[in-house]
Amino acid sequence: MSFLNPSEQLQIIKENVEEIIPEEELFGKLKNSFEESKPLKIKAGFDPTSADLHLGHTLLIKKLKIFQDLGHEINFLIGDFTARIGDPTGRDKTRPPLSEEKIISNSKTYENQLFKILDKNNVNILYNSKWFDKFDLKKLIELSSMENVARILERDDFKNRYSSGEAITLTEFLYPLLQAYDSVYLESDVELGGTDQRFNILLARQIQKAFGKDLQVAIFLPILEGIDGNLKMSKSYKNYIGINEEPNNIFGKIMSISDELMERYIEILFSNNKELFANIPSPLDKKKKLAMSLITDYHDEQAALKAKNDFEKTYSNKDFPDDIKKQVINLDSKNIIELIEEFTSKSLTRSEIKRLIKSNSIQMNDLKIANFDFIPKKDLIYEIKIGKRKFYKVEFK
RNA sequence: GGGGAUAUGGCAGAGUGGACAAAUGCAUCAGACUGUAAAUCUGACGGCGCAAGCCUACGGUGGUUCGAAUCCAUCUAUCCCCA
Repeated sequence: MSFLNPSEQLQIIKENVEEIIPEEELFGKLKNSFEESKPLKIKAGFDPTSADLHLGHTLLIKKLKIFQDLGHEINFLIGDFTARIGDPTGRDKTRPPLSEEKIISNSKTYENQLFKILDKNNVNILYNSKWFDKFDLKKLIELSSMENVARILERDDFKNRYSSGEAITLTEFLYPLLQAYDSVYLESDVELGGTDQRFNILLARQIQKAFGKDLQVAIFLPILEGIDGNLKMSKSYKNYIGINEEPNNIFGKIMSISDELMERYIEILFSNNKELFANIPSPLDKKKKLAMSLITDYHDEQAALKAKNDFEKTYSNKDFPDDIKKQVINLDSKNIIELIEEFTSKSLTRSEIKRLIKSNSIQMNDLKIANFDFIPKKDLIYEIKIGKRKFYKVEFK
């Protein structure tokens, strides 16, 4: 195992990091590890509340990769036990509880996504149910005595909920303590997390101390906004781009973000190769480049190219996409609304269809359907567009 | 255990007997424009009806009334205060 010297390592680690607390301690740890040729234990915790890892998670995973490349020990912690509580961080409501099966299946899908970024041979994947399942009441009480309510209530999220009369369950109070205990159990040297994890990660230092362990260093990474440009990227806000998503979808979602947000994404997601985007003056081209770079990272270059072509074809040239499956629909004596209902598999209500027709949004072979009397010709294949994003190819019999 | 408050459309949040399919904002969808599924502007936004209109809906049930999201009773859920 060959390490870079501590200051070189620190330099690399510091890139695109919001804050390291405390930095001197990290340097000290790197130095010891270098001298004793003993890797540091790096911890990052994930809540398996959803099955998909998204771009927001990749920030963290990429940083783990950096530690991995530096020769340290990566502990990827899946909070399957704590997911039953739900992390209250930043929440204004109690999270809905997750079923056990859901937690398990989500956890499983994490692993293969993870290895799109990390080298799979060098990662410990841990589930915290391993130690919490046999955590007894005595220990829980001991752990609980290490923190006081006033301090937890000082947190903004809890404070707001408390003063506005929203429920805070006792288990949510316990959550930070359990997360902290993970660090005790793992004897972690470094914990990575978003800046919103500040309280939880720093609490771990206090708890480690109470257990007589070495203290971990906290490294905080920036939080990525979701594609709405407003809230943090998260599956529960439906504003995420999953790394397992269809290339065309990723491309489309990126194209739909505001130009302003695009800059932010480049800044955060490509902090170490911003030069990729340096010489592109047109926001349009830049956005395409961003979309392609992401698809290249999580799929491959070919997929990226195809997604770009598809997009340009469909939206810029308004051509009909060529991979739409043809359906055959019986004409009978149905009216246009019934026919549309049929080939869209009832995904639209009749009222919606009528509204779309009235607003000139349905197009069949270059003809906009303007009234409800239109009857398609028999044996002709129609290319049908509803709005600009729904496509159907239908042969009427 | 005692007292009080609240419950509205995907979300937030008005409305406190008729003019309420329910203000407004966000989200969503569409149209125009464009450099884009950006921005901006416009429109739509419960269901059924080509329309008049009808049906369903303001936590559940039952009632008062010509008429209820609105009043009463009761149930349920959530929150607050006191213990």
